Amino acid sequence: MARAATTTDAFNAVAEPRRRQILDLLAQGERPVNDLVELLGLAQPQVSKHLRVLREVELVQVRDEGRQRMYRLNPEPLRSIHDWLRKYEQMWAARFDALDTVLADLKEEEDDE
Amino acid sequence: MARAATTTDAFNAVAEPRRRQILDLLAQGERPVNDLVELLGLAQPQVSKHLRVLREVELVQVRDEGRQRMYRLNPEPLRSIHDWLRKYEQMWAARFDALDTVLADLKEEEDDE
DNA sequence: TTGACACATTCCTTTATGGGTATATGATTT
DNA sequence: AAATCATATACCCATAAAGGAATGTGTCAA
Repeated sequence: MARAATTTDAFNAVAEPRRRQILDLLAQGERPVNDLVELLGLAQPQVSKHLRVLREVELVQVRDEGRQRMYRLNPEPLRSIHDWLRKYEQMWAARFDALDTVLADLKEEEDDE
Repeated sequence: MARAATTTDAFNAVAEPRRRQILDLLAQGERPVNDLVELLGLAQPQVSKHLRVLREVELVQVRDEGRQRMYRLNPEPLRSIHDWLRKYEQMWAARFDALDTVLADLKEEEDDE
């Protein structure tokens, strides 16, 4: 089997730095493709392809405006990532010694049995 | 060029659901490989390979204990993901998006007529 | 209608993935 | 020393990525 498609979910879509950049730009407001092309310094087809991925996982939405296509951010799918991360938030704030202590305690409990 | 290596950063490493599962399991405490093999229902080589990726991006650390290798979580690299997400946290809570979406939809309907 | 513009899609190439299977390495027990 | 256990690595396969280049599609202007 190969790696999961980039369009599988937000996790995969966002693993590509260029696509993160695009989202960052769209976070400031709606933009047509050519704007993104210039701002990213990428070729237009690559931008369109990245946008396709982002569309498929619904991280962006499009709206036709004349011959332009206005892309806007839809942050909702990012929530799934955030939700997964939530259980780790505490941990990196805690000192490692603290983690060690916790783990040591767990081990002692096991050994007592 | 091909897709970025899974070992490039936490974003790429964590895009694979199996690796997320492994981290979730290790969040509960240190574990030897065979534990993970059983819990995941995967073949041992695949687990070892996933662990290799996680090691390379420093999401896990290893410790030798007899003939076992105890893996433990190191949540630190997840922080970069969380940091990137932070600027979006506000957004999916806000109602503006919903309103904007509605307005955009209305506009498209108009255009269709 | 023709041409220019904005964007999307297709084809090509290189590279890496993840699972399967077999085998290597290293520590422990007998 | 040999057998065994725990884990890592190597090899094969099918798949798909991302960038480059070329071309297709739809819209507006002259």
